[in-house]
Amino acid sequence: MADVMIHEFLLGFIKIYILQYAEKEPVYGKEIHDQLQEYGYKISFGTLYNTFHGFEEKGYLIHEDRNINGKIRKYYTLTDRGKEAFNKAKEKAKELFDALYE
Amino acid sequence: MADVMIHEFLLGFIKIYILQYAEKEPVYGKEIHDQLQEYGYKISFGTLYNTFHGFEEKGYLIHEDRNINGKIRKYYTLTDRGKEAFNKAKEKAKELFDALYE
DNA sequence: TTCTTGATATCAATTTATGATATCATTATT
DNA sequence: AATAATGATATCATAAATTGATATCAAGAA
Repeated sequence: MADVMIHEFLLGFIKIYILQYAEKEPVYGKEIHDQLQEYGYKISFGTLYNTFHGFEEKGYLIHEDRNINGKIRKYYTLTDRGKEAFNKAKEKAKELFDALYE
Repeated sequence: MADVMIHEFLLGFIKIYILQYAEKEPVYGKEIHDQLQEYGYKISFGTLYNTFHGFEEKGYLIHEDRNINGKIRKYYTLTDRGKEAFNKAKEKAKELFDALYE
């Protein structure tokens, strides 16, 4: 059941979390995938990379290629525009969250 | 932009909120639709009623018909199974939420 | 009976998610 | 200088979820 719930309830939240991560420090796809998995959240690579691309198209993220041990990684960083979107999402999420715990 | 963000980030959260509402007191579709709209969250009737039906199929909600001013309303109430799902979702959401505000 | 009203249901079209597979860029191996 | 190996990203056909306009419903009023 836990799996189903992620799809149904938590995917949007995971996306906010991606923005937040990218605010703290540059993040790449595989890293966040594995990290989320470790904590019991599943997001497919298809959805994940598509999410990164979508965020970049919307101007929320930009990436730079880094060569790590001879492998290319795309490190994504939050833009100002992304920060704005993130803050709004966070705020709205908090509203709903507070309603949940009031 | 606010609209887009609801779709992208908050829809799952709204679904948790529906469960929570149904725990406090019986809720019907139009009511929660209008209430959410008032607070700036939009969910289409298609998605909303489909969500109610899905939750009922999964055994999270049951409904009873009530005649209010000559109009039928379907009041949905949280079941024990639904309570279980709600608590898990809430817990997972809190984890992610705390990560957002840590 | 027919109209109105508040609400729920439907469904074709669109959008989003999945995950298996392909591809990429670099280093190591032969 | 090919070729294999590796870690990561990209693709894309299929599947699932969302939309919203429209249809339907049930009951009271005209």
